[in-house]
Amino acid sequence: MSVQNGSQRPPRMEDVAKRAGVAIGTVSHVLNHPHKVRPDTLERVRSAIDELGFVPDRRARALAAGTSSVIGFVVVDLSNSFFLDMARGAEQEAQKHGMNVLLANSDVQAEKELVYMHLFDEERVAGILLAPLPTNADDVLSAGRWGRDVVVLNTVPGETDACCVTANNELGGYLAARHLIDTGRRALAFVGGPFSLSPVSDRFRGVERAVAESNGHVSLTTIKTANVQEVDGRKAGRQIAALDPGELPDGIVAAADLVALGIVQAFRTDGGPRVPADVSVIGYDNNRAAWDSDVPLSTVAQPGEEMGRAATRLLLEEIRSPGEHRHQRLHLEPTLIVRQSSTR
Amino acid sequence: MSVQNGSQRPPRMEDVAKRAGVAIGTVSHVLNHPHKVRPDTLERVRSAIDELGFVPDRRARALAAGTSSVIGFVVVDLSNSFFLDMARGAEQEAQKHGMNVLLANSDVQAEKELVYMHLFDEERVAGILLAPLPTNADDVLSAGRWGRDVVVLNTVPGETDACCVTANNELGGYLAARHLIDTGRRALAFVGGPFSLSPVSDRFRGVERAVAESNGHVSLTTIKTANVQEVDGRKAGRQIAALDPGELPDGIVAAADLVALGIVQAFRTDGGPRVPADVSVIGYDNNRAAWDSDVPLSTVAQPGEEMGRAATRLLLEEIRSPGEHRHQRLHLEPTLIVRQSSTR
DNA sequence: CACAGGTATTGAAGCGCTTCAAAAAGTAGC
DNA sequence: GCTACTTTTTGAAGCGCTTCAATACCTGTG
Repeated sequence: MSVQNGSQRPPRMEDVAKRAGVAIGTVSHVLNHPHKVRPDTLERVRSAIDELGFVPDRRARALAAGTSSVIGFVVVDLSNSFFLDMARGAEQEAQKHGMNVLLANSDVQAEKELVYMHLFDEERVAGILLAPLPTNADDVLSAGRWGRDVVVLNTVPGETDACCVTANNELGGYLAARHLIDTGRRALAFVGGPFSLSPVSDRFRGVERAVAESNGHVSLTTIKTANVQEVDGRKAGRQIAALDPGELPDGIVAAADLVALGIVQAFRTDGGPRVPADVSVIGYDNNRAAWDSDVPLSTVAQPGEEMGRAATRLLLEEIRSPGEHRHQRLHLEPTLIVRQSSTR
Repeated sequence: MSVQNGSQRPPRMEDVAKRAGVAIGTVSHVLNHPHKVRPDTLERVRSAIDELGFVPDRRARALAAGTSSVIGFVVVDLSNSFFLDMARGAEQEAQKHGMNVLLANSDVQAEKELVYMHLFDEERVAGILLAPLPTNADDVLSAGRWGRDVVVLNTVPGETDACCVTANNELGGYLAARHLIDTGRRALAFVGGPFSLSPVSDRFRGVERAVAESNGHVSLTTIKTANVQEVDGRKAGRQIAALDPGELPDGIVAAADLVALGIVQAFRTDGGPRVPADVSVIGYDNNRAAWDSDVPLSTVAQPGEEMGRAATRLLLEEIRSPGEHRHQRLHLEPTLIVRQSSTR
């Protein structure tokens, strides 16, 4: 069991074969097609493996067999739980198929993204999942043509042909606004920014659509923020609290939970409208901080795990039938989660 | 540049050699010891590599050379930024030495921890960094004796002999309390829990030590919470706010930033003491949410990146000089960060 | 111009495994 | 006991690279 290693080097298949009194090919069969080996031989080889503490060398296996069982996942920002959810989903799906997922954190650096893509390529992983810097997707994909199958998450590659899986932010915005309208709100405000971030502008478009559907019965104002952190929300909250009573919105869609949290906090501190009595507030992301905040926050949950699973399914399909595989663009739907902040 | 792949298979060194009109060994030299190759040959081979889009196979290289340039990092919980910091640090240090770090998220599951340790072992990575389930460290390390060098982070392995790098939580608690005392606070309260978590109880011990040093001039009360989330903090905050004015603490050490945030919020909402005028509050972790919260929170920053770097240094040293390496136990120091919540 | 002492290049052996055609061992039927 | 199969086992070839001893190619000298 334990590797005593009387000799220096770790045991190889040859050692196992010798000890079990079989040929090297038989040991290989025990590892890969145990059902083709006679039970007593199987037993003998397995004991030998245990006794020697033999650990097969994956590099050699992969090299000889021309296959790999690891999937590489290059993640733009692991500190964002959305991406970590994707990783979880990917792993679940991979595991079902006997594969493993290894993560590389590119940490929002284009350069590291390239380094890791190259690393996985050289490692001849079975396939690569890539959640890229949005600005960078095509560069990464085209640079070198990698040779490995790649599925892109959270970004639609422009020119390059590849499967991709994205979240429908427009729909998320729509769902959020729709929910407020359905519960009787008529003066909506959207808070978020910068609009150059496509998730933000997509969510805004969804809100617009919901408002447009109301045929003029619902108004919409926009409050742009520099970013989507709590501090931005607080600032916007103070701004809103300072409005003339007649101009106060009665429903606020924030581009992110942190922003919503900031708004609620500002209202409370600076004597703004009460949540949810005077105004409903809904965020986006289903941030952990949102579900046990003081006033539990309604929100739109991103389909992170789902995206990871879907991407992995696509990747495996592509790997397995390179011939007939047609690239797909999946657009997954977020989920509305209603909590106290929008329940009057 | 791009892989046209007239033939099916990706180009190998042999193809490059043929195209450049050199022997296969020369191509290898170009990759590994370019200075030993005549400039014109170098140039010729490099063009051939580019033209064919040759990407060397790391598995084969590693197998032949008997070395690897990847370090595996098995992380117990990537959603905790402390561990992500370690990963960042590890990567920085690894990069300096031409190595790469691949992450595996065990997601607080003992089983997955084992799976990934085994995976890295079979992959014959150069070494393994392990931030384990605290309860599980020895099992993982002993099961199989892995054969690879392992450095443990954030946990001290019991029986098993290995390097480890931990954070000094006791000191962190001491620094926090000391800071409050130094700024004139005399009635301290520690808020946190559960005490079965060694980081919590260690921090508490540090607070006790600082108080003890004051020779009775400082009092300490303890408010136990179920967990270290914001909601726990809010609950504790309300509890404190409800105390008789004479019993109010004037300095609060929270076991985590989220707890501190909850306390501050509760005070504000429920008309508790003002922060920092009436009471100083200090948290722990240097959580992002803490540094741009409404009242910027003083805190104790964990040496996450530092731990990752140190662990990687130890690992590389162990890999490089297996003979003379002596296992070490590093205990790194946290840093006090003073912001508004403790500045009166 | 031949020769010693570099410097470059060569290619066969081997890293630890999988595969696959061929050989050996079983099994059944008569 | 022999034939005709079927199931197991065998081991050489090869996966794509690094290495290293051997060879070829350069200088610069005497």
